[in-house]
Amino acid sequence: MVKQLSKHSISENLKELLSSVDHVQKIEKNRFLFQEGEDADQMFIIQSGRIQISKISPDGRELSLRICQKGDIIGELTLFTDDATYLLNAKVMEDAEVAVIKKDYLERELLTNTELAFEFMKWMSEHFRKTQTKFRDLVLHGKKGALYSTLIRLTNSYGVKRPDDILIDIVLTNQELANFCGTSRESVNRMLSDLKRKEVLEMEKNKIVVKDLQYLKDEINCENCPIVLCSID
Amino acid sequence: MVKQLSKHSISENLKELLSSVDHVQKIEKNRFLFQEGEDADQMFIIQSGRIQISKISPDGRELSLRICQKGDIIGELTLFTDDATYLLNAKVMEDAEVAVIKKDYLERELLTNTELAFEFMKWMSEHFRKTQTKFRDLVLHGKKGALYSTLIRLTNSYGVKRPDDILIDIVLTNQELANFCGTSRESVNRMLSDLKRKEVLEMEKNKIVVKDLQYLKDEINCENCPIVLCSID
DNA sequence: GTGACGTTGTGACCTTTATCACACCATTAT
DNA sequence: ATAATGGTGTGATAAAGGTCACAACGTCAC
Repeated sequence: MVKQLSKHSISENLKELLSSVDHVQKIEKNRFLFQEGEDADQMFIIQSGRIQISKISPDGRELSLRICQKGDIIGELTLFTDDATYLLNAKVMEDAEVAVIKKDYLERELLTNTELAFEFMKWMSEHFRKTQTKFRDLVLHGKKGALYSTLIRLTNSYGVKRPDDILIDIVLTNQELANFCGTSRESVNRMLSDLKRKEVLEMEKNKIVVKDLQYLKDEINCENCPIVLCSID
Repeated sequence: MVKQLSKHSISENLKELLSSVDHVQKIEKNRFLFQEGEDADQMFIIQSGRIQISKISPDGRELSLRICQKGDIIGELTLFTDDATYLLNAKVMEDAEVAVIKKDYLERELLTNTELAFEFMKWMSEHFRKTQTKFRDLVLHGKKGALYSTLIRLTNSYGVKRPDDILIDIVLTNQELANFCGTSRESVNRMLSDLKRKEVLEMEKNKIVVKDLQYLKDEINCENCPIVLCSID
């Protein structure tokens, strides 16, 4: 009865090839796996736990981009660039274990292992498309669109399908949601209240339950793009 | 005295390897090289002319993402994905010639030519970072931030340095600028008027001249990221 | 030249969103 | 049990941005 909706499309092949190497690192809640400005010489594959990727602007505002879990690849943005530092922060939301891949090791590996390179390019390509669609939703449909898009993505990535609704199985504060939308806590709160009044959502033990996903999709002209593109990870 | 500021960082190597194959296609102003929904089985390298990449939402609003010229690669978003259709539109702004690379040919090439694959991954990686920074500017600093960011990027990609200022050597209507910012023509017009009043900009023969680039950068907390990341192409 | 067309500039008005302020829970520590 | 903490819910108000309307200006075709 309880089933994860999300399906990760990146071939197991890639994960295995990458996971087999280097070491595994444990890191606990609220710590940063990496931060902006640090030397970007590692990539990570999450084994357990949850990690949030975000950008913090000089004036203290935070823009969250992804919430990642088992199987997701992070720290990838700076590959193949020499002077690279991380542009983003990776904050641990739940105690995590990550497989560490050194950048130079990976680059060597990619040069010699054609299949790996192919899988990797495929993954990059897909990840890029994901970012592109997120971009559009956030810019084109105002703050409401940003929130609805975020909710839909959360549903696809962390939704647990139940007979009459979908439980987003992750606890997020209004402020955290606001960070995904580039808006304020109060605005998110008001928009959520509104959605509850319209019976589109309800809360259950601090988690969001989506009762009418179609409503959210209709409001932002969702084109029903492949689920793999419409996710938060 | 007149000099392009922009430096394209993708290795000539990559361009040569790709340009050497398949055929060259001419296409005239206002036509589409490709449109959303079409089968995405080709990639292009621009030889001459200018092409704009944008997303059109069902309700008719347009979000522009890039303006590309000689040397830029477009149509790349759907590589390695089987069921892929283009997510974006490529509209010709000035009569153009493009080198056409068939997707399956490219994929075969990438599998056998390690060096090409490496260059290609490097390019993807960089392009991804570019999109990411654009994203942040547009979402985090309101419409004004979106416009300022767009102007800075235009300056980096199409700016011609002169003794006392920088000429953005491309004619754009207020509406076209608005499409880059996800805002309205009127808002752009007002913001531009404001910048003229502040002597940050001036117009010259329908083109924008930037007199005080630092003002724009300061307003959006520009971190002086590498120019290669902060461009419109 | 004249009209058609596309663009710019701007005022008026309205909607959306941000900000401030504060009451109201829960939960946890003492 | 009480206080401290961190989150939620909501009103009041202000700022930002969108929409409508229309005048003014160039350029081009004829």
